[in-house]
Amino acid sequence: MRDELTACPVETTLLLINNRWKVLILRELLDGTKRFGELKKAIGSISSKVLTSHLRSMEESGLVDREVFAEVPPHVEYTLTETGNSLKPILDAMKEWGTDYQAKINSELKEAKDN
Amino acid sequence: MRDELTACPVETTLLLINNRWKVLILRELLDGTKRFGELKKAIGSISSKVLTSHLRSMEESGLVDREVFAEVPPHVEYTLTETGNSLKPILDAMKEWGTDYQAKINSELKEAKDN
DNA sequence: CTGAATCCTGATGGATACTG
DNA sequence: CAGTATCCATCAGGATTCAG
Repeated sequence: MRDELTACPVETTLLLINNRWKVLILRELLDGTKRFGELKKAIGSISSKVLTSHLRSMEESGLVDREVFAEVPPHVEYTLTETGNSLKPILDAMKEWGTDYQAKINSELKEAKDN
Repeated sequence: MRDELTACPVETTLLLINNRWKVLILRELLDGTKRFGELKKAIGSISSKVLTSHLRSMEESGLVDREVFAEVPPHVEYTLTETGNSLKPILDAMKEWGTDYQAKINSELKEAKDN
């Protein structure tokens, strides 16, 4: 996993969304702009540190915009960029496939139980 | 990453292909049945151990079929199952997105250089 | 040829405490 | 509120060696 140059576009995509947390963040933000705290609460089991680091990484990749409001207490909003939003079809495809897959697994489990 | 129960289908999908190696294996096998050695050679920088473990995992997930020929020297073939093949649209979507993304990055780099 | 067994490493993520 | 700073445990993955 040492490549800066990822020849294959599939790998490039994977580098940006191969992570569970990134996908969860993506899913939340596809829903619209959210604040740091909202993200943390929505995702639930993520620590501040990890959330921050992934948001930073996604910002660097150009998927997410970070807007800081000069207020006390602090107020920071995260929004998907156009590039980030363009990942939606992939997420949707994954959702659809995952749904089918789960259904398949469940029916297999049921069959096994019936025998 | 402690969930056995992944409520979200997107996460389910991610569990199966969130890995660089798995995707590379997938890509090779989308091309048709391959032997262990062929996979190893095609992927290049993967160790036997890692290749084996991912193939096993994908077999368990029902993405890959493993066929052993009772010969000396050993001969083992790996083939995508129907379920495995059904991931192709996702891979394609990722490939397309990655291509666009790379193009975008490159054009940005070029702009930066022009200034 | 197709692995299995070991050992080792860095990186990732979780827990916790602290701050402007 | 939105992080940063530390420390620690885990684990995937690489190198190497051996085996049926």
